Amino acid sequence: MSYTYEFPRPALTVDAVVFGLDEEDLKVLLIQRDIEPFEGRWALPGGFMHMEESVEEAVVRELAEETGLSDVFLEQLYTFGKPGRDPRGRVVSVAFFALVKLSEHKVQAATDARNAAWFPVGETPNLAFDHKDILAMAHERLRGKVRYQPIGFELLPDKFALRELQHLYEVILERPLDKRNFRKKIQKLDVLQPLDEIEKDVAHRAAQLFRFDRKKYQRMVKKGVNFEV
Amino acid sequence: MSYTYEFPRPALTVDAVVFGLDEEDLKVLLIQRDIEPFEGRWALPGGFMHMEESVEEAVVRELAEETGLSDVFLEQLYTFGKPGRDPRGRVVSVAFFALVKLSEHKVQAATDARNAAWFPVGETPNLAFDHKDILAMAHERLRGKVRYQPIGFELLPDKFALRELQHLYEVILERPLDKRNFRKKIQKLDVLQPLDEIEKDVAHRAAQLFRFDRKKYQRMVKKGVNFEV
DNA sequence: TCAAAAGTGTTAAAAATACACCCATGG
DNA sequence: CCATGGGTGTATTTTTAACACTTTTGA
Repeated sequence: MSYTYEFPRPALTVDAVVFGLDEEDLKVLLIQRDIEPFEGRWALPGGFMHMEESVEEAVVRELAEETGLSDVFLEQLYTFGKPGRDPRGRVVSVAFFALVKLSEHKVQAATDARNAAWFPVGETPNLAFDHKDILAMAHERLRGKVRYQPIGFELLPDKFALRELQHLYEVILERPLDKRNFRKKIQKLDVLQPLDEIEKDVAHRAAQLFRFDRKKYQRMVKKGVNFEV
Repeated sequence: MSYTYEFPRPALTVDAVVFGLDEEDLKVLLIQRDIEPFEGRWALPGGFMHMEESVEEAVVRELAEETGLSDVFLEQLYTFGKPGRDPRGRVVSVAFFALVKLSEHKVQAATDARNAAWFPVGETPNLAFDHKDILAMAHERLRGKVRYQPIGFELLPDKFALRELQHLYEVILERPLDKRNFRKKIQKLDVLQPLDEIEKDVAHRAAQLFRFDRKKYQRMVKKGVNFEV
């Protein structure tokens, strides 16, 4: 079967830059290609769009197929469409950036048929296509966005200690933050719900655990308050 | 002649939300469709991508063809790809937002074969396709962006008075600004070059004219200073 | 008893805001 | 001579930044 059109059409793909955070640093999820072009090279997960799905649905499907991930935070990043970016011909790709709670997804990424692995952002191998540019833009966007939208919570477990939250910001913003000032600011935002629970199995005093309170945040946004760290 | 592919492909279009500013308010450039679907309806300028051009080149070409505009500030906005957004079939559109110096382009927009006109944002007619959504997102983006990037200058003539600049911010942010505080802030940013020239033909004291100094701004950005109004 | 992180306030500096009058110009 | 906007400074409040010690806990 084949499909015929009056005018030529580029192929449409989606790609996802999936970020995760662990104790050390910010990681990005890559898959190793098993077919040409760029066979054996590492690349962003992604693939061709189907006709009956939206771009968002396409990237959700590809993520599930290639990496086993589901239920991730997704946001459209940019559409890359320079002629020549794919050796197979004209391919336009809609790129997304995604954030996952690494702690709750550790296993899945490696269980798929394809080789998938987390790499520290900034220590990635040579990437296929223009995926290096896509990654760079996504990283930049994350850095910018985290400062005025609480998307960082998407990278943390549901219950977390303030230390973990501060560490998140330090890793993403690439600078140290003052503990007391950070806590003051976060508390004043009033988007954290303290839980009746403290850390377990830590080799030091156990910290109070918090949960991000989406409802409070939504109300805050409506009132026009703006989040800044 | 026709083109055949193994898998079906959506058509790819580009659309542009072109903003301009005049003495009263913020305007958006629309064209009246002369063919089905939505014949007679107003729509964003745009059209099908060609195979040998990048997405950016496509939107530049379409703008020139449909509205006579050239040399405008362009930035990618979002890619709209929900099935059903175009009655002709599956069409994915890469939307851009554009800023033009209305004062220097007033005539051209109306000279084209198609009917093109500036509408106050917020007083637009019923738009074709999902162009209402695209316009809303572009407007939102403009409001957000103008606060930390000096893209507003793209809407003003090369030489302008501080009153005009303040008016620009007031129109876009939809709130009044204090004259003295505004001037203090702008002057401290040090991106305005005072000219040896004052306004002409105004029915009041003529104001000092300024020019936006791109070089100073670039240097400022590199040093990591951030623009905020 | 040591190591590691939790938790907690104050002070100084900088930035943001509120606010009013005289001046120059053209009609 | 009037209407219109140009141009200018100060005082107050708010926000940000710098900074250190005691407590808790598990190993």
